[in-house]
Amino acid sequence: MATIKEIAKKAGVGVGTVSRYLNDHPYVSEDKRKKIQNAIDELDYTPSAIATQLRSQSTKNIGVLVSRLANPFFAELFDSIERKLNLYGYQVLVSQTHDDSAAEQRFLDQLKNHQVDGVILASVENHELVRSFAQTYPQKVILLNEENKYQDIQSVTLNHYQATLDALNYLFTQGHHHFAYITGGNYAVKSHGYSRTKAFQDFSKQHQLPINQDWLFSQKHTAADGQEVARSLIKNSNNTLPDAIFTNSDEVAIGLIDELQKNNISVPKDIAVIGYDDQPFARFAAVPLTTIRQPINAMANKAVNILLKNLTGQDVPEDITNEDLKLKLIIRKSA
Amino acid sequence: MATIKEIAKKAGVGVGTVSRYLNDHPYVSEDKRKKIQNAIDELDYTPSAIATQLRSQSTKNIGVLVSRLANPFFAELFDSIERKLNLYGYQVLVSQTHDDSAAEQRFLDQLKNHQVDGVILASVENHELVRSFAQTYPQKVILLNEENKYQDIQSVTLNHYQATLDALNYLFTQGHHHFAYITGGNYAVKSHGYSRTKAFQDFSKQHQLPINQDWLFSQKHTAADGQEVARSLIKNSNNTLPDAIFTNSDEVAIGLIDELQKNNISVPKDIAVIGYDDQPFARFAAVPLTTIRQPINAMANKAVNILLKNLTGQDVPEDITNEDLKLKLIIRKSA
DNA sequence: TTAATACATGGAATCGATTCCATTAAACGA
DNA sequence: TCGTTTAATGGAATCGATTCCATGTATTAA
Repeated sequence: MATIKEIAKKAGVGVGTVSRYLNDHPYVSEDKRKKIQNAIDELDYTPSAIATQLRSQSTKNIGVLVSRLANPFFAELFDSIERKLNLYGYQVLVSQTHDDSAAEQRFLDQLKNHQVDGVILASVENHELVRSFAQTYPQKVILLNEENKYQDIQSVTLNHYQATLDALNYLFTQGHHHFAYITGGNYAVKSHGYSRTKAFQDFSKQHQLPINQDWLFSQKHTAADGQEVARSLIKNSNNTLPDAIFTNSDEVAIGLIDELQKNNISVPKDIAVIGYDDQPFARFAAVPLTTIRQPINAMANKAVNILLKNLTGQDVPEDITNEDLKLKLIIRKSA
Repeated sequence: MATIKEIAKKAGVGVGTVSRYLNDHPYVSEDKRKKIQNAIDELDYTPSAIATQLRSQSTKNIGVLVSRLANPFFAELFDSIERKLNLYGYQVLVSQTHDDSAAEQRFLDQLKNHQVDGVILASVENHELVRSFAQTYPQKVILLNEENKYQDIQSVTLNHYQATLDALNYLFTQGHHHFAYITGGNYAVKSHGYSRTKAFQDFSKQHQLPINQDWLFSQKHTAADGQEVARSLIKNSNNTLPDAIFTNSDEVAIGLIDELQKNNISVPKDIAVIGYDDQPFARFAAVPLTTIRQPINAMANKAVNILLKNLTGQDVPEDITNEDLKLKLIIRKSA
């Protein structure tokens, strides 16, 4: 593989001149430009990105962390982030945690060892760990859709509390008073998705609805998890089932509904189900999902805007308004 | 950020000794080991991956190229690839082409500029381009599920020809003789998915089924594309519709079925539809999809095995058999 | 004519790790 | 006792680009 030295030699110039040519610096004569370009063409030369990164102390790489890319919500989110960052000449490195905080640690270590210039965390396992990184690299860590109780990390946050309240109110006015609640985090501990859980708790208290511990589910992510919830509900029912289920994800909702129907429980007639995300398949499900739509593209752009502004110091056109970041209840058939 | 020099100074040893310690080389006295570890702890030192990569001429990064990560098939494929590569200490960089060969070019350039040690291409746009890279880096380029007419690139290939034939035969024995055919590539040109197309053509010829040009669709990927196909079919129908549709993707099939049903065309009664991939959602669709399952995990592992063997020179346990790589027709309700 | 700019260029120093080479000290064998 | 391994170690050279510094030439101003 050719190096800049070989190009310099072949073109009969110094390495400095080649570098200047490559980086569009002024003061390279027309004569040498041609010679250099010829040498580059002949040797099929491409500068080593690694060497450039070492010298310039910047990689033009951004890390993106999600829990699971097979979740269509995260896949779309990644897509939006990548499109936007590519526009600015950045490359994206995604990693998945699969709920494993060791994977999160490895991911964040990329900040330390300079493999990435910054990170967007769309999923966090160990809040203390993330916080310590955010303190060491305040400009380089952006939280996306994840809350941080100290509020000292730059974040893009949506009003999940209000959206959850809205959905619950919708169910309530439709006459549902017996709720089951599913979260991807941990119901008992303040964790991922806590503001949704808080909304559920506040709502229940406000309307004096008792919370049935058997109808609370934590750490559910996939359609298979949803099916499992349905089975558990049925098994422990003693002839009482909830009349509405609030889920944390369309994937879970879809599995849940499927299993419910298989047991001759009709959705939405017997039980109403609300999804979350409005994933692409939500509308095509056996029972099209009533769900809360997340404004993926706006979220992605906003996070990228903040990060880019931090990194380059330049103003990035602020094209996302608060209005764009609103969550929205989409009413279909499942509730 | 601390460097190896600072560690050496703080520990009162030479940089060579620190490096030897870091890389578990012999001949570092217990005494110095402790001093070095102390210095590392105190300064919170992590070696710069970039510097290591430059010196060692290897990045431990593997690039994976797909057309669109929001396609659940590719998302799962990426997941399998990442899991396996992580096991061996490699990091994965995904990129999406979105059918744009310039993106493919940029992706492949990462081989030239040493950002990745190898690539797995699960999607190719410009075959000539890929071929030229594969010739320059024969050990570093693996094709996954993509055919290469010269057969001179290392690949993991499944028998899509046979699987398509099987599905078509299934439809035929069910009494369907009027086929529409959808591909993600280009029907007219040998391109992505050609062996499926070839199977369709051979099958039609063999059974003397005329091919209706209005029932051939190219470059379809999403559910929206599927809906569009349905509309086009209905619009140009003159009261004749196909009685079976072979699609290239469950996503397309789902959109197609949805739009068909909206127009009071029943699936499978009026028209049978066959999907492809057996994506997670296929079984939960309004009409559960009859589809061809791709053995994602086996495909991913096989590709990684080949690449790792090339790169490390060592034998990687060959855990994937040809049996594992079989495509399988999954019969549900849509056909 | 001379001083001050602007234009061009080569090459050493640098980024931060790894590795090879030279050197020394200790251990061993005879 | 001396020659030979084995164990430890420091530090220069290296990977391949960028940038700063020194130097030289051409152009412009006064």
